[in-house]
Amino acid sequence: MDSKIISPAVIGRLPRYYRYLGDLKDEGVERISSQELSELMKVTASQIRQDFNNFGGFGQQGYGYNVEYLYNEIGKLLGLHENHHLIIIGAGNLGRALTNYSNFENRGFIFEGIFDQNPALIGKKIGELTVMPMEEIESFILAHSIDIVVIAIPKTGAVAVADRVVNCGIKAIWNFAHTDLNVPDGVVVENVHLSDSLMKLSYTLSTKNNSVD
Amino acid sequence: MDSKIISPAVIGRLPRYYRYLGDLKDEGVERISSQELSELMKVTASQIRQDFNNFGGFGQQGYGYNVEYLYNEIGKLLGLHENHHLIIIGAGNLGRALTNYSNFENRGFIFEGIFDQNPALIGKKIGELTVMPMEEIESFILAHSIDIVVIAIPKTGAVAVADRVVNCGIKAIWNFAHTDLNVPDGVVVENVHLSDSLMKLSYTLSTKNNSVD
DNA sequence: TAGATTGTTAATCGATTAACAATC
DNA sequence: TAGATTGTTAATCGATTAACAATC
Repeated sequence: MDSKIISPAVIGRLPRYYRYLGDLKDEGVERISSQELSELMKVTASQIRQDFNNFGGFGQQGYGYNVEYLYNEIGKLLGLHENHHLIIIGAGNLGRALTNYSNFENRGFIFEGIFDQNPALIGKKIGELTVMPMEEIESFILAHSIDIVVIAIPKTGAVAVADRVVNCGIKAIWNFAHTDLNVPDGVVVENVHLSDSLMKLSYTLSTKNNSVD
Repeated sequence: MDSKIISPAVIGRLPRYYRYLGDLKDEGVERISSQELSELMKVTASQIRQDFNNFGGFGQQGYGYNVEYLYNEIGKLLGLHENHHLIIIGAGNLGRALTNYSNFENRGFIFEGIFDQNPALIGKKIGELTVMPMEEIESFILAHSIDIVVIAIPKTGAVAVADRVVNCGIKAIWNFAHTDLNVPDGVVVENVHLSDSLMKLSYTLSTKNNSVD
């Protein structure tokens, strides 16, 4: 019974605001105007004010925005004021890289477990975690109040695993498998398709080569 | 002397089209209509036809689109008909994961070298590659006709490294460092900000929890 | 109070969808 | 030829920018 719906475009910009405000805070900057922030971030001041106003008045006329307050408010919007408990499916290179990326933990994203299909990996330590067999996913999710599942396995198994965790009540999936997951309404999937990203880069590179003189 | 400018929204959708068409091709499907494809991909048929028409007539009235032809044409647009030569800066977990992600190589993205600052890593094998010292980046780029640089180091060093490779004539950077790179016009940066992606997921999860009853 | 800067409305721009004539 | 489906124009929708009144 909250919240009008915020456009995905606005939500997509929040993490970047959060990053810039964090840096400003660390530099000891106390207040900033939309004008100053717009020069720093290379977006329009108008967009900044519109974006923040979706959430209702973070600023003050004649003064601007208090950096620390704004930083904290955006953090709350992003759900960073509470801890999230994650598991990673897939202990391959990517799963391992994510596990060891401790930076997430500072923001309240805690990796609680990692799972793999490969018997040779079961029991192996990855950072603080021990690789568990896929059969234990369901019981682990329930026992540890997991709220986000990271899928870091090849696309062949991804859809089936997604179905399994959704059946356990999982409402958020961070998907690195190169396939679309078909989940029911109310479940959010955030895709990280690395090869799509690389292809976009390649597109622009090729086009540039062909069009410049 | 090519090409009107294609909107980023359209370019962003090309890799997904490419993926679906590749799957259809592998299944032996010969032709598809915008209507059928729209059901499969859950977008409007209108959008599909508009998108393809940016590049001028891939289809045929009364017939639809030839899957293999369309697949190849989009591949060409994405620059996948020619090989790209990449180096990775940073032999940490992420750099290692990317090196071993051989899937890219199938699409013509060839990792030619990997570099790190840490003396303990220099000389170590990562997949087929041997970690080299950062001092050798420039000479390696020139000697091996590198056209894409992957930045997989913490943000502290990222901006400086980007400047170095841009000075070597690099025109495309795939940036995993959690910072904005400030590059001159004509250089493309494709950012993969993993924590931004995770925060977006967290935003939606939190909002859902607060708004459902 | 005067100056600064937000919050918010109005204008513009771009992207998506709908409709249909062209054509295979 | 008739039916199907694209290519393309027009209509709608949404997002961004500009402008300015409200207010600290």
